[in-house]
Amino acid sequence: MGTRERKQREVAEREQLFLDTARELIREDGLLNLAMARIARQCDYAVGTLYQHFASKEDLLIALATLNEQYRLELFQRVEHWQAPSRDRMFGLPVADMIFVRKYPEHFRLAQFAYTEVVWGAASETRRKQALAGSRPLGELVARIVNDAAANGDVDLKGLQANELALAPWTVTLGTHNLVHAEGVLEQYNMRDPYRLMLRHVQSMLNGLGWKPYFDPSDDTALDRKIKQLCDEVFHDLEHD
Amino acid sequence: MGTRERKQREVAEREQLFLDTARELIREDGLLNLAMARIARQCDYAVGTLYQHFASKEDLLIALATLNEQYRLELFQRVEHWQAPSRDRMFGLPVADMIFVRKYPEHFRLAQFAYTEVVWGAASETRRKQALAGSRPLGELVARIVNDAAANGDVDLKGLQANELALAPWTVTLGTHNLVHAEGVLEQYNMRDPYRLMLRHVQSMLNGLGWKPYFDPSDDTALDRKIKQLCDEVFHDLEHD
DNA sequence: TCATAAAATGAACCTGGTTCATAATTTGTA
DNA sequence: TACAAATTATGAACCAGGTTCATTTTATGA
Repeated sequence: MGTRERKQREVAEREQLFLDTARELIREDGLLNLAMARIARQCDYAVGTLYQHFASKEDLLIALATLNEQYRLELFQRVEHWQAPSRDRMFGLPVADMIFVRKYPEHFRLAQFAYTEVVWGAASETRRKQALAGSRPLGELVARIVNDAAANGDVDLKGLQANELALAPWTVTLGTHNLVHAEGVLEQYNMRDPYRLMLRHVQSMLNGLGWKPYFDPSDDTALDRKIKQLCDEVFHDLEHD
Repeated sequence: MGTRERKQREVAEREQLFLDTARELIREDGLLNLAMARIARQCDYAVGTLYQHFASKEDLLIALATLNEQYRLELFQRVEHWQAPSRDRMFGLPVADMIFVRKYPEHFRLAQFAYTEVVWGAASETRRKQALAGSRPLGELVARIVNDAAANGDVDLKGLQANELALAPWTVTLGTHNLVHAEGVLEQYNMRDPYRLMLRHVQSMLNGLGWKPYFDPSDDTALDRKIKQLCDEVFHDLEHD
């Protein structure tokens, strides 16, 4: 019976519309000014309809964070399937993240906020399950790259689990996003191009972890080449600046 | 004339009381549930009085973030004045941060939120100036340690500014705080003791930056010794767990 | 002791999250 | 196609919390 399926698809599409609109409104007016009524109006629906999709504002925020992560996962998957040395694939992840935040600049702030006990707790059980289920593949993907490298002899885990080792470059990336999106903080220290700096520091991090082959982080042209290669071979269809 | 001074001191003390109470309420009920009326009631003052100190809720949040940073600076200053090799002083900063978040677990979340355009913009001009002025010494302090190391031959800046190099361990620390305070995220990857992992990764990072002397991050007892030394010699009066 | 200024107060106003009785629409059946 | 039942959409109404400001209280100084 196609009617039911069509119905379901319409509902799913509307949910996507609501979330896309919410994301847009957050970008424009900030998380604090996000108003359920405005999301609904913007989409030409009544508030009540919005509440048929999301149990509360918090529920919507978790849903949005989960949806964003979905897109991030897609970028990571491209990197995983890229035919390249383990170190280059590992380096590809922060590059993917860089492209990701360009598209969803509010994501990490939102995520951090959404996983607060209060927000997390106010979301529906279903929504929370969905959020956790959505984030699992991402961790597994990264672990696969690390384990692959370990099997190859490119890196020595030295007693760490794959995820524990992966945490190192992951924190560099996450920390950078945080600082970049904190109005006025990096400006104060007059730093130029924090994202380029991030990629350089990730390379230093991988060196520090003993991930082979060694890469000279101060070699600007080599770094440019690596980035360009990723853009050409993995992210060719996504616009950069 | 002592009356005026006493008056000023009383006002300052009350402001501190309001901020301490706000911090406490945020810890208990989350940022989302922070209510101006509740802060006032808790302190046995009327809302109007609270608004004599803070132009708005956002203004209060910026003030709180600034106050917290003040305490962080104090911990950093202890590390700076510690008589130890540059690498140990650099390593002392993440350790200080670890102690800092134990006392103010909501700080980094708050800070990230407070520096959002919308919140930042809603604070009073005075408050913003105060916030920026308060954060400058922190950056300068870190830069002094890096430059000192460079002068000593402990590290080669390789074309970076001191702050740009310091960004590397700083992002590791910040990123870790983010993940630790994101409900359920690290649990999902069953990681134990993320802060210990953070310190290990900071050591790897410093190795990757070529900061001498080399430290073996997988040497657990050596890491323990370093941490213990800091706790004994720098943070002796602060309780740890 | 009293007039004036400064500070504190909290009821009242307004915005935005949430609910739910009502209206509109869809579905299934004759 | 017509109609009843079920499902879905609607937005006015309710409530919570940020903010204001007329009024009250307290402090100051002659």
